[in-house]
Amino acid sequence: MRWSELETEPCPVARAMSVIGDRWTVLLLRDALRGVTRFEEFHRRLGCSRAIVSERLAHLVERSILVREPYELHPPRHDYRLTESGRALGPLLMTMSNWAETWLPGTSAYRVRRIHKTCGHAFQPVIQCSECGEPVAPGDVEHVDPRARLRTPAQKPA
Amino acid sequence: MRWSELETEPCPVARAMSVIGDRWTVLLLRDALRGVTRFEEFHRRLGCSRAIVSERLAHLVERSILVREPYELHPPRHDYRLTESGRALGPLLMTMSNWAETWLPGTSAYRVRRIHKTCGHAFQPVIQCSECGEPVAPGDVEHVDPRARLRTPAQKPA
DNA sequence: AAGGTCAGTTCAGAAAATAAACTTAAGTGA
DNA sequence: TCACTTAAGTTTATTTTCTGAACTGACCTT
Repeated sequence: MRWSELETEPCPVARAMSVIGDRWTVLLLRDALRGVTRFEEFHRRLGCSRAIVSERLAHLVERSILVREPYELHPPRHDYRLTESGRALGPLLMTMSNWAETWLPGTSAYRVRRIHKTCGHAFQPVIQCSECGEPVAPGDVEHVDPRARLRTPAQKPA
Repeated sequence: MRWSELETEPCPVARAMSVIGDRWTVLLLRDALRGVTRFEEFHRRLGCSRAIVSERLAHLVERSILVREPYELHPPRHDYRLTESGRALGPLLMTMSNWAETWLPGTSAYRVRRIHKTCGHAFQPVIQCSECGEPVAPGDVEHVDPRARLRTPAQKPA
């Protein structure tokens, strides 16, 4: 199966991966969320080839995560700005960063401090249940796969 | 820059990507979090080559996201179980799924229902501030990069 | 006019991914 | 006993993608 074929999968995780399922894409988004908008700056921060930066930016523009807007006409220059759906990836990146800080060794030296503007404190993102408002621990979740009844081995047709 | 070199980056997002920065790895984790433990089942669900499944499972075992445990001796058979740090990726996958369901077209038909066991309701994950307990909207976060003072253009030394 | 910046494109070689076949060890059924 | 199936991989040949480095072109600074 090809990367591009993931787009047609019904599972939302697979579809998310078709958009952000690439290390360089995620690092681009990380920098975009920290305010980077220019090609050279993305390239400098990522340290990968210019071709990759160019290709991945185009990919994100195509998927409406970024928009490419001119900021200068002579010579033509553009910057890459997050759309609403792009900004909505902020909590995802935060959660990812938080996981790495908690579970991977060697991240303690580099802690991006996140300030919650409305309360003014440095904070950690906590996953909360939309229904009861309590924090959700990893073991507290049960998945009900909509396709499960079609193929769970436990199921025995009469 | 190579993928393996990301591991030595100080940024937690980059380090997280060195572990889970691959579409197949994330899909493996998705299925592991839904209870899959066997090679053949992972392969069947992912639809990618067996070599990839084999390599990615080994990668996750090496990084202590999964453990490989024998469940049968003749012939030797193993299953792959999530460690604590692996289970801790649940909220990340949930957040990713939720983003796709909200922002990508075509995911509405397939909605994995998540039940919060402690309250019994189907729920959406909401990112909450660890300090004030309020939900964090994408625009509510300010990043303070620990390296920022070394290179922010806005900064003017007296 | 030489050098620098910005935003890319092009290219050849290296690395990785792919599908399909093969392996090993056992169990199933006729 | 022979053929088929399950499980968990490995191997192989081909295709695709990535990489670093050079190149382009329009402008700006000194």
